[in-house]
Amino acid sequence: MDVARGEVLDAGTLVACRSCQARHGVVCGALSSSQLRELGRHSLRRKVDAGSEIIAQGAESSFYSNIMRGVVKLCKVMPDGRQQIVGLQFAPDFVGRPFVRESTLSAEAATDSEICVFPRNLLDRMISETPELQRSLHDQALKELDAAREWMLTLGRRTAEEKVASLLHLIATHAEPQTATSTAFDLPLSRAEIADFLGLTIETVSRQMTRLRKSGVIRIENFRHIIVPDMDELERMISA
Amino acid sequence: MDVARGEVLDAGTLVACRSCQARHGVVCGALSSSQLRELGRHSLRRKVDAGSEIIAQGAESSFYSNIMRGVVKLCKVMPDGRQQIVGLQFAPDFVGRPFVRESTLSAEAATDSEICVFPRNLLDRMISETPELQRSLHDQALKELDAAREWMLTLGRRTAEEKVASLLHLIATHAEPQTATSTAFDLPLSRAEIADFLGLTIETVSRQMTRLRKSGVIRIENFRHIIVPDMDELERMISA
DNA sequence: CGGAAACTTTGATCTGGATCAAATCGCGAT
DNA sequence: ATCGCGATTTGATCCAGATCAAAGTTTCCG
Repeated sequence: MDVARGEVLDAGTLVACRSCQARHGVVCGALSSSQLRELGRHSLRRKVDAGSEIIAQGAESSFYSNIMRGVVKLCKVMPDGRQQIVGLQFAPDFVGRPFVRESTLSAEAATDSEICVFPRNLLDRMISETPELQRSLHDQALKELDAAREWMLTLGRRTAEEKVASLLHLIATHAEPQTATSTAFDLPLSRAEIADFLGLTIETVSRQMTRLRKSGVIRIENFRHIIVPDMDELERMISA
Repeated sequence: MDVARGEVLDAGTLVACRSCQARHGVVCGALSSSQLRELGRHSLRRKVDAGSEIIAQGAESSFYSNIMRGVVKLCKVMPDGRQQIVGLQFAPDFVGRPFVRESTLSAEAATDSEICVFPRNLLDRMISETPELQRSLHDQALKELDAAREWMLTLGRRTAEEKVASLLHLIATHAEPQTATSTAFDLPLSRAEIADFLGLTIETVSRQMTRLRKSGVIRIENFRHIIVPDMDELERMISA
């Protein structure tokens, strides 16, 4: 990965970490203050534009990262170009695959994002020295596993309409500037990306979105901005 | 879970563990000999017939298990009965969801199996006391996560024929009594279970199996027994 | 053995979502 | 503003896989 040196903030001290989105996240929340200081000294904050790759499928990466801001999609692509998004990660998640050098998937910023990059070697050492960190990363892995299996049910057994409703529900519950009953949010994914997450085509996604709009389950403003007047209604559509 | 006391073997000593399939598995391979002895004292070997449940979806379980023999399927079922298999586990895998009491999926023996059951409390304590064990379970979780994501690609983007070929490849590479070139194995799943793993119907699975048979990629004896004359050929069908 | 239930295959038809093909929208650049 | 291009929607048609239906197979039990 190419790290933009010019974008280093004052990471040499705790100052940069103190106000950090990921300070109490999976990685940094499990470190002692001296470890945090050491990790901070070797970290680089980096801006990542929507669409640019953080880790390439099949490549070896010597970096891990924390997501500070934005949404990162995890993709698998087949030699013939077919493609499947296999996970979304939100701040302050950790991105990387401990214990294995080569990535079997790519990680790409879905929205303009900011990540905090640090060397694999350093974190690997900290993991082996810090049971609390191991435990914390184990816990994130298990949560991702639960999410992946839930999505397998969606991919294998839900209809197109249920799939789209499931996606909206997923985003709504993770990107959540919500009031008591109604919820509004910006989709971090284009229609094409939604299709790749749901195992559908763009056209089917679009049709199901308008179906949901016409039946009053959602309101759509500007393609990306969605309002869910009644979350229970949306949940009923998923029949989970 | 209801543990059949009558089927306890001589688990009070290392004797029972010494010849155990799972002795060097994820859990027991990471324990000190005194821990192994303690776990052994509180373990019960249990036979589980094909089709019977080990953990129920939505239930709290106070047990974990190791698979000694057989294949266990992890299922999710929807209120209306639609069902998806989200993972297969083979001996000597560990079965259970650390850190969370209630299971979001069911675990069921796919074949006649034997498992080694031990109390959640005890293992949870050992996990927190034994970084090596934490690491080992973390590692299994990450492998399951990789497998789940690989399967998401299969569910979302592969054709019915590719799906069936993927399943055969999965079984072949895990159940492996294989010679240099050709591989033979018994399917641990019925056609209905294969359908639930692949997000297809029984009929489509059956048709694709006969297609693969007619094209010479596989030979089928007795429904359950499959021979793959040329594994590379099978891999080519998956286009992965 | 025989007979029935369960599982699997095969056939006929239907349909949800894919594919092909235009519009239409929105947004950045001129 | 207006142009132009990519993203999205909408429409028409097609087809892979579902559904409906029936005929083998296998197993298991009396």
